Amino acid sequence: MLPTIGQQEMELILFLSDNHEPMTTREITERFGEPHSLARTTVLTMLERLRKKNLVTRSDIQGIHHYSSRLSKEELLQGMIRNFIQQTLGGSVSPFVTYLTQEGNLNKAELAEFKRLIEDLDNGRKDD
Amino acid sequence: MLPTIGQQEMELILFLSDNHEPMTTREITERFGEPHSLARTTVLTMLERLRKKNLVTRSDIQGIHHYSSRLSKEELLQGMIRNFIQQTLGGSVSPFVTYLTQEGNLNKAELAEFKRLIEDLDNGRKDD
DNA sequence: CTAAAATGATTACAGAGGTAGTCAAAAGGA
DNA sequence: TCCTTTTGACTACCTCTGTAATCATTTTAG
Repeated sequence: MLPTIGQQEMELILFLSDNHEPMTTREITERFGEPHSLARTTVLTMLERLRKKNLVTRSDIQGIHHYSSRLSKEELLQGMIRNFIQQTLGGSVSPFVTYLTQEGNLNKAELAEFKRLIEDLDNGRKDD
Repeated sequence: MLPTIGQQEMELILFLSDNHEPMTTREITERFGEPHSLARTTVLTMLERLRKKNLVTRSDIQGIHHYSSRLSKEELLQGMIRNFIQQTLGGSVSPFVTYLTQEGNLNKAELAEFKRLIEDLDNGRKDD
């Protein structure tokens, strides 16, 4: 299970994980902090908190900190979805299915994507 | 958009919404508070916070408060899913599809449910 | 080398949420 | 009617998150 993190922390680590390479505080401040109107020290604080939660690692290169996410964006998203389903939906994906059936929640492309994936799943599935 | 609520508040309002009828503080304390090892006043505090957020209403019947959820459980779940998709997945359901394709995240029954629903959706759909 | 800029650690503070104690008012019983 | 229970309002306190200022240290440009 992922540790609990706030909305802003989440956005930060998703940003980080989406930019692979370890980034310096400066880069993170410029590319994430400024667009979000966050002071440099705010970004620093968040990075340190994420580090305490073991979601972010830091390395010193020539005395400069470089931060990177321990998990890939995919892994993070999957973990968050898993948490959400557990905590909010009580472990069942059914409410989600219902959500998708509501008019307007799925566009044509997404519906097609779903169909394709369901079929693939169905075929590739081992009996269980 | 639903207001933000905490985990415990969420469980409480889902419990409430699942029990339709307006409930007295006493009932809520006995049927929700005690099983969750929460003091009576804790339940009260949560109810008042939910009321401030306009998620719960209160009526006085013979001087006794009766609380009920403004939204049905279905509406609540749908709203939470909508929030989650917006806030965490950036509005796209794709990561969710990916999640479902991961081995072990869907059992046979759920897969079947999905297939059925996707088909229904596909047929009943108006062109857009 | 010295002043300015960059970097980082520490501390702070407010709001939300989890949890509950205290106190007062109301209702019930003896 | 007087004491006990019930009910409810209010206050409190801690942690987490969002946000940032302050201060120290290091680096860099003149």
